[in-house]
Amino acid sequence: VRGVRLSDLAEELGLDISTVSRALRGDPRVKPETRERVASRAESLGYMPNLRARALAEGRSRTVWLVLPGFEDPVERLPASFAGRWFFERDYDLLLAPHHDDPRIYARILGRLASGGADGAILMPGPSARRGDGILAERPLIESGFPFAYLDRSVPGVAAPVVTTDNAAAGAALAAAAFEAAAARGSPLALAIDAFDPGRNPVEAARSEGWRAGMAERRVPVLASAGASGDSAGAALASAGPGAAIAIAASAEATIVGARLALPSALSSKPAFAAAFDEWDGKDSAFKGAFIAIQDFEAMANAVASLLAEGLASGAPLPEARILVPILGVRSA
Amino acid sequence: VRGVRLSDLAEELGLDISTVSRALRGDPRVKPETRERVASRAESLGYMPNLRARALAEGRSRTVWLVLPGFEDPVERLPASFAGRWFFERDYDLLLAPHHDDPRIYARILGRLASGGADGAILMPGPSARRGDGILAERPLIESGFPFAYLDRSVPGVAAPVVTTDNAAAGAALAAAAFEAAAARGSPLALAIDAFDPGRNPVEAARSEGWRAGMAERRVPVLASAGASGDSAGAALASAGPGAAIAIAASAEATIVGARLALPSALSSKPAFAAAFDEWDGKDSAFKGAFIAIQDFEAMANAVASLLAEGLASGAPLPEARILVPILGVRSA
DNA sequence: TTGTAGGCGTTATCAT
DNA sequence: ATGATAACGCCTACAA
Repeated sequence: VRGVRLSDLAEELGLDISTVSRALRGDPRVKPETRERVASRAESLGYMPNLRARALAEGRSRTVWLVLPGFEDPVERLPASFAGRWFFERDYDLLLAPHHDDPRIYARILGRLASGGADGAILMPGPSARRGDGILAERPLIESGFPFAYLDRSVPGVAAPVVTTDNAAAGAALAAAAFEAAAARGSPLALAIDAFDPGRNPVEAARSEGWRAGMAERRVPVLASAGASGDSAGAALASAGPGAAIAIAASAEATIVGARLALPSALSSKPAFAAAFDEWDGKDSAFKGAFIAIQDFEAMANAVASLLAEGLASGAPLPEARILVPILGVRSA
Repeated sequence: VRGVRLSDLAEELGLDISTVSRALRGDPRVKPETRERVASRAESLGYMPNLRARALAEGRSRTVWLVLPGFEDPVERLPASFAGRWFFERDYDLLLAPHHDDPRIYARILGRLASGGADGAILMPGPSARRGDGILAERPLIESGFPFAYLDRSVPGVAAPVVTTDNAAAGAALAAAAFEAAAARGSPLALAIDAFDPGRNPVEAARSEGWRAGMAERRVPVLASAGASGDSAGAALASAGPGAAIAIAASAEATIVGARLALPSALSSKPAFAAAFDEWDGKDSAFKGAFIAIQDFEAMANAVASLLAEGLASGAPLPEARILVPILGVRSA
């Protein structure tokens, strides 16, 4: 199954292999006539360049990998699509390498990268890679100066650019939206529940922080989901009117519903507002209203992609920047 | 950013490059002692093989691409995961190349493949690639004898193995389940609606066929979704008892709901059963029951993967087989 | 057990 | 405008 090579073409045409090479890649130094001759013969023989040889000779493959956990979450699927198109327009191939949060797979993918599997990479490590236990899978990349950037999450201690949603601002925006809607509907917020999981990753932490800050600014007491037991919550509600409502925030709908169910009944029976990210189905919930922060996946994808591409073009090491992308807005449902 | 090469190691150790090469790849001909020496020096220098050079020399890259439309559907996400693990275990890399059903992207991906981007590929063409208008993107693959197999769908006229769910059997199984449940609940089926879209692709066609055959076997009249107008449907229902029910089948829930709404009111007000594939949410529907055919994505993934891997190992052209994978079963909801 | 040398298919740097 | 030739880094008969 050996294909047609440059040398085959050269022989057929009575030209030197180097001339053929130049002709095919549009080098202005070849006579238009020969260029034409070469092109048509190449076409008729079905010549296809050998990318492996080209990559070896050029030292690059015009290929970028996006290393991600899987495709469950919108933040995993959508940036992948946008970035894919972005690179396609610029004549790069973006390939996806899912690691399923399996440290062995993650490590092997990064090893392949360091060995020249691609010119650059966008990394979305899973929880296990970020725990910092065991060895750092990123080491081979770092040591070889391989160009990569993190998207949405990052591994603490690794000096590489990170592109994330401005999650703190998003949390605050949700707080503002929930607060105002509750007031407008005659059931002002007496208590906010923070059902984010700050220990899990920086994304959760920033959202939690923003939500709490936004509520604090409006003098609404905030309790962690786990700590919402009788006394403190009771006090907050006692000082509120009979129509007082609560607001629960978390990244995903399921978490919010679960947190509400886990509340003491004095709380779970109160009118409630929900604040979530990206998706809200609302099918099995009885909330007075829901507010959904919509992440700008296209902007995120464009940001990492251009950051990385610039590094590839210039050959300079990527700046250790932290880029915060604003959300598109808060949708209400 | 140039890395350590075999020749660097060889020089350091006072050995020949070929000995180092053999040592690192565990060739039994090297003295255990030197093997050890080489290994430790390679480790300390942080040697990583250059995959581009290796790929060129060996004529293969131990890399397979899965070319798919995107990640909306379970049939796109799940086989990708399973196949990824399958190849990982066998020391192959499975990379995903989404084409978003854009013919230009699809064609370029296949071009890259034919140029040696990977050793083999699993293809899930989108609707536009299967329409057969314009040029056949698969041509470069076919002409170069590149090993590839289709998953779930295929392009008519291309001689390559295809792995699909046994959709006709699945359609029949759904018919059986719906028929029996309806009878058991005292509202026997008087009419079945076929809301599949046979013209769209072979998958839809096979499901439609199975559903119709299953219903025909049980003497239940079947109407196409579009053609369920007054007269014929009325006749079918007139001869049935007052508690008679209808059953609507399609691939996705949304299609079923839409088809029901489009029915003449004499029909849409009847008690209805639903038959779908893979997912059933049931949130905004008022069906008496739903039956969901669960595809065996793991078996599908394993089937294509092993088919392809065998071809890669043997070097023989892939057999033009059509492999039908049974569904896992019918779930009721 | 180790060394030698040619090849994998292109690109790029020289000359001519 | 074209040709010769050396990289690119690794693999692998074949020789020693």
